[in-house]
Amino acid sequence: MLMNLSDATDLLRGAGLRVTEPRRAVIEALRGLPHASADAIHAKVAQTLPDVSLQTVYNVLRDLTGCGLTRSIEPGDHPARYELRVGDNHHHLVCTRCGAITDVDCVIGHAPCLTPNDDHGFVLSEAEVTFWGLCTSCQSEVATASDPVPVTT
Amino acid sequence: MLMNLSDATDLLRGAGLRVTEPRRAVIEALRGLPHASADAIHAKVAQTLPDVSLQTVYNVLRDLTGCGLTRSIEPGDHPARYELRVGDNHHHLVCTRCGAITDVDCVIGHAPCLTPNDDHGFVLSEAEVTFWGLCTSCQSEVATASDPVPVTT
DNA sequence: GCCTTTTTTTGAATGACTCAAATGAAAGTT
DNA sequence: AACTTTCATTTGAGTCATTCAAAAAAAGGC
Repeated sequence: MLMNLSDATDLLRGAGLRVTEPRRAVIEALRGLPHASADAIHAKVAQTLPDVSLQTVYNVLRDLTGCGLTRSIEPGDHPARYELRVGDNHHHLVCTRCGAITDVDCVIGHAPCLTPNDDHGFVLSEAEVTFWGLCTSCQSEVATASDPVPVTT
Repeated sequence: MLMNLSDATDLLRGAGLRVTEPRRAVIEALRGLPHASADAIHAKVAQTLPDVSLQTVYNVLRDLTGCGLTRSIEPGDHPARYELRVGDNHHHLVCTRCGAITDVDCVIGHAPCLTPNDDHGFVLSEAEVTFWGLCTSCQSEVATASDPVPVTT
């Protein structure tokens, strides 16, 4: 009997966590929303389990992140996002305008993929690289909103 | 008559901002506390100007950052820090335990010092690199707190 | 199926930060 | 130097993401 390790139940078992409906639902939600906030996850989970509270989503995310099943991203002053993609060393592209997040593969390698010239005595664990920019849809919204294309030439 | 451009007054004038006591005091505070939170800046400013409110410190930091005299750093779930060092492309070393911040010079060059393989259509403005680790004092505190040095020889 | 441990719920609290109206100070104008 | 306009500061309340805590409910070993 093969165990489907991509199944939420098995992921939880494997991590030594109790299998509960809210936890499975949060994991499933993250499969469809790869960089979702607690709020967005809550909304998604509510589609199938309408009684799960936002507090529970926070609890679940804390537990999942604590045992390494998920990872939290905290970009600038945007609310925290969560992702299932863990273990590989990848980075993020964040839109300065709408906060949309996209994964970018690490050019260098595994963590810490970069090291400073002088570590000032710190014991380094990770190098986090965040690329800031304007996503495609914000580019067009900004363009139409203010200037209807400069007419140089 | 040489203008001392490192003087807070001249910095403000040069940026087209009105020169006020709170603004000068915030800039001076940041000279002594190169990665201070709004709270820490407020405490420092209060030593000379006890009536300046925390709200004013937030206002001043918003204005200074808005015109490029300061820059804000928002590491993970720590409160925002502010720094006077702007213009050069440097990065930060943040202690995962106490939140202490140290500057590290950029190994690569000016912004965006790195570029992803695939920019997903984003118009990139900056690559922010944050090194996470344990600072020296947290290392010793952690050591003394739990295990008094493993005696493996 | 029972019992202990862990989760979930509910409701309140926190911390960092922002908003808004009223007062006060800067600096250009005469 | 006084006037005036514009911008800054104060005060007090509000917001948002997140956490705390106590009580009720469910999970999984026996």
